[in-house]
Amino acid sequence: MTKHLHLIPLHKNTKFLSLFHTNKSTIFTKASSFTTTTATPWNTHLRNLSKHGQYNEALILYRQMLQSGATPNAFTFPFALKSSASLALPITGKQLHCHVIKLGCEFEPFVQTALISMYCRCCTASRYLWLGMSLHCLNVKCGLVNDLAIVNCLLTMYVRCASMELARKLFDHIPGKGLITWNAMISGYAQNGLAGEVLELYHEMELLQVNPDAVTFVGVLSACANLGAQKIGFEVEEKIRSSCMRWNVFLKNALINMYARCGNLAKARIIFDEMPEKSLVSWTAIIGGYGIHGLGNIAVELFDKMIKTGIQPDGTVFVSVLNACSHVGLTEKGLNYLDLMKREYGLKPCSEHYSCVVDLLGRAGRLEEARKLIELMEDEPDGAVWGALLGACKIHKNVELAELAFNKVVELEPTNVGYYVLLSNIYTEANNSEGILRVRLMMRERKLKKDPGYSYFECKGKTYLFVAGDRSHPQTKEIYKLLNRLEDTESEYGGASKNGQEVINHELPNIIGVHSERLAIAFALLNTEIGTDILVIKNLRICNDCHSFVKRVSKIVDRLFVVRDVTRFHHFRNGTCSCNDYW
DNA sequence: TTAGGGTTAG
Repeated sequence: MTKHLHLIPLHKNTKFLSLFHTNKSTIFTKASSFTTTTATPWNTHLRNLSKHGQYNEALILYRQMLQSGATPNAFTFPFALKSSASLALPITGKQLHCHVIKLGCEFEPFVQTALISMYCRCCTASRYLWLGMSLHCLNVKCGLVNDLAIVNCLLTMYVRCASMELARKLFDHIPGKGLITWNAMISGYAQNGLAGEVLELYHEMELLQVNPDAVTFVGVLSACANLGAQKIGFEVEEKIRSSCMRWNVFLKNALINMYARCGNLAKARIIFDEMPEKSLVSWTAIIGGYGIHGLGNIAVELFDKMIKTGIQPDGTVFVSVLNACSHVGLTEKGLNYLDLMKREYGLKPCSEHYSCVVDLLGRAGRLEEARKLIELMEDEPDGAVWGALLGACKIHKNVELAELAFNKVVELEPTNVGYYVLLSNIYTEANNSEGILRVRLMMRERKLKKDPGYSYFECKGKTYLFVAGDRSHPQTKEIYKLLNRLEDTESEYGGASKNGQEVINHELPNIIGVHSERLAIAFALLNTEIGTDILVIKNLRICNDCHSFVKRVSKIVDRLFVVRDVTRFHHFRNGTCSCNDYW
């Protein structure tokens, strides 16, 4: 069902009736006090409402403006259009566009930026890129592209359509880039998961002595969170503190998220606790942080506290709490949350929620229930949902159901190599060589190759990256020596591997090596000080073999602390363990 | 008076 706020057609000049109320701030005079039919006071009012995020009220005011007989002008539409975009009301946006055309304001730069922004916010999917590109062409034809605001807006349009190459091309061709241009590109990279590019651009900005502002730092902190680059994040925090910049909720939330994702939950919690006014995003960031670090009980506790505080949850925070439940085995609690979100808050669970719940049931071994839940889904399940079931089949060695989930998932995501690797590993554990060959053949026919996975460890401000069997690090000798020692000791605990070498698949020659995780762990042990550093190994979303290795090593090395199911120490592409690189 | 911002799994 598409939502929209019905706007009175322009020709209807009905008697003015004020419905406008606000108790938010005294800056808003009551709309009912307007007896004028000139647009200016209405515009000022609209601008204030839009500036304070009161978009619904802004649209009501716009309707009242029409009813009063005032004629909107080029300064009215930007705020009305922004409101419809922020509320994701495309039909209202289209009605406003009609008004714009009727009043001949279409080619006013202010209106044009708002129109582009409105369309690309309401059609954010890449399939609407053509619409954005035609708007771009229109602006070129009308000679409006010399206006920096218009170009910035077009840049954001490409970003929202996830068309980063086109965005960068446009960015590189903008002659007098302003801070907003830089920010649009930096935020765009951050929003599209291109964290490395964010840091590169930020560095370039520093070299060109362009002064960053809060928006820049938000994008950079988000990138640090994704990379696990706590050191850079800390430097950004210091820079903000030493500057005269005022902290705002966006910055604090970005900081909480950065520390939480980097594993520094204590710091994240301090910032969160000290926030006088926490937004829903603040709660989501801290709950998500505890969740991914395997501290689901605290995540759940915080979620319940948030509800008691009177904060209205949204779909995103439910994803975080469901994920927290699944990682810590709070199956019933998670199922209750799914029910709560539908029943109490009228939120429709989407694919992300279902993939969490399938994961939740799957980890608990309730595979049949998970399958039934997928069948009951209102919308078509996406790859992530079937992928979660496939992952659960791997844990519980259910080949039959794995084949069903795999067939579904490759139909939806035929080029996602991770799923092929997962099924092949399920076949390997079941000694089903026919199955393994079948998957390999399928991959060869489809020309699919797995990207190498890697693990990294941040040490003294530098990030060290390892791929499987890596011998490029200057400390290689010491690393392998330590690994040998660890694994020799490990075998006393019943470990399977010997001498730092591991044969993953006996059928294939020359695919022997050491997993990247092991290299990173050995490197970390060599380069951190006993007594001062505790190594926290996070992310055991790795194969059973690597999982047991980490567990065994943690028994031997007292400063190795293992946390279940966390993501920041190791970084995997396609969500698979890098040991699959021996393919 | 227009353009840029934080949170979501595997």
